[in-house]
Amino acid sequence: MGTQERKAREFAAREDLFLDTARRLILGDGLLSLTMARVAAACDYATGTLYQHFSSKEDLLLALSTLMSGDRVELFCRAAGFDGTTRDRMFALSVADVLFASQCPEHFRLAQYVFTEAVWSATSEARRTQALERSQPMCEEVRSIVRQAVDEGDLPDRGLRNLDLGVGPWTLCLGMHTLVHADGLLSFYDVNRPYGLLLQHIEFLLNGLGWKPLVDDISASHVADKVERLWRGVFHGVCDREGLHVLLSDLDTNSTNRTNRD
Amino acid sequence: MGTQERKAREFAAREDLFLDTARRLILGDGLLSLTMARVAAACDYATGTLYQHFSSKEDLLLALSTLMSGDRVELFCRAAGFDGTTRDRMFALSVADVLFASQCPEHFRLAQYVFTEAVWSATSEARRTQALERSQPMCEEVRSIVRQAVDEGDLPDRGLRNLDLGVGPWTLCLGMHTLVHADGLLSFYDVNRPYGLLLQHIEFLLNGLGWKPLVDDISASHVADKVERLWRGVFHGVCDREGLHVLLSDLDTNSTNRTNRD
DNA sequence: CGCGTATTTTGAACGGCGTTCAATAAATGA
DNA sequence: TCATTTATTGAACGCCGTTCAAAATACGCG
Repeated sequence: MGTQERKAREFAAREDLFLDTARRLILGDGLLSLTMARVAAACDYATGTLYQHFSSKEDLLLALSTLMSGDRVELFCRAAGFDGTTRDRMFALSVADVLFASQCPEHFRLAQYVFTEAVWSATSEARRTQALERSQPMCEEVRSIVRQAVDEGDLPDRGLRNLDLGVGPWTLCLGMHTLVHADGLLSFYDVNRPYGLLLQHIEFLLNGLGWKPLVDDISASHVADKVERLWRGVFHGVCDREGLHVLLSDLDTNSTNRTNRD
Repeated sequence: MGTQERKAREFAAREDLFLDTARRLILGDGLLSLTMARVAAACDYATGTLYQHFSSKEDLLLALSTLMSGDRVELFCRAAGFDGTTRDRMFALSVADVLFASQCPEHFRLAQYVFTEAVWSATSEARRTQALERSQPMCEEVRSIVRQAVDEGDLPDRGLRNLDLGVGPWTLCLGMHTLVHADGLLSFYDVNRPYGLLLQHIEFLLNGLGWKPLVDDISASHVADKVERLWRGVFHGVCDREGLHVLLSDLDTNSTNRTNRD
């Protein structure tokens, strides 16, 4: 039955239209002023039609978050394909995360909001499993890199499973994103180059895991060098060189003369 | 003028009443069904009176989150006072965090929600600075432990400032809390004892930082032993021994027979 | 104590939003 | 062509955060 297929295609296309429009509206006026009526109106549909696709406003937001994370997955997979040691590739995943966060900050804000219990619990089961399934490839990359590292003897498994070893860098990244997006918090505590620090701590953690080859000098410039290599290897074309490095540098111009160590 | 002081006291007392009531209502019916009208009614005040204290509903939620984090700060300071090496004390901070998260899960849910941009931006400047200032003691504990460790030669500073070194464990904890509270996510990925893993990764990270004394065998049982000592040293009286250990153990009963390493 | 003024409290009213559903329109197929 | 199913519409509903004019209370002073 060709008509059914066509209908399904049209339905999917309309859903994409709704989501794209919602994204545009959020980018323009912020998450706060997004309303179901506005989304529908901007697409020349009635409000009720939205509910053919999304069980609630929260459901739409989760769908949008999932859609936007597609780019993230892509960047992740690209990073995982870096031609280097397993340790380099694991490091590259964190850089991909940082890069994506800077290129698409609204995604993290949205995701943070959506993963809140108040919002999450108002979404449909179908959307939730969809969200989890779409993120699975990232998880598989982590697993596969860890597996290879253990197999090749570069990483002692200590009786831990593959993802259990990969969950450290994952939580480091996630935590730092959360801090960065909590407006005013890091500046209050005078922490000035969060993502540079993040990558240094990733290296510390990888060293602590005994992930070979160990790095002797984990300095800001070491991280910058490594990021430079990664840019040449996988991230050119996705972002410009300066942009990536500015991310890691100190935002506080007075910091060069800083004397107190607190 | 004594009356002014009395008035201020009464005003503060009423604010506490509002916040306590809001907390009670949230515990009973969840964050979703909390309304300003219900809070006011439960205290036998008119809705408008609430707005003498809080500029918006979000403002109230932030105030509540700040209030609840008082216990967290207390637990943190207690942990920091552990009689052990600087490394032990740093580790103890993470355990305090885990402990608090388990004793007061609604705090983390609330905090996560409040730190969302959509909510945060609807709070008053005064509340935001209050929130940051109240959390300062925790930050000071971290700084002071790191400072002492560096001074005593147990931790190479690598040109990093005190809090820059402490931000790693901080983000690890924060990230893991976020994962734990994203309902269904960890079970989907089959990560079964998040907090046990967190503490292992804290040890990995501290090793990677070169924080002496280094730990050779970072196993689940090593962590359990360390937690046991901490419980005897500082956390008895705040929680029961079993509760603390159950937190770190595997929640999936089938895991003992697990064969695949993914 | 009494009275005028300042302050606080009240809760109905307002506006906006998410969601629903009876009415309407479009599509389908015999 | 027309009956029937399916999809769309948008006004209506209920709920909620917020406001503000009116009522109540507290205060200062003679």
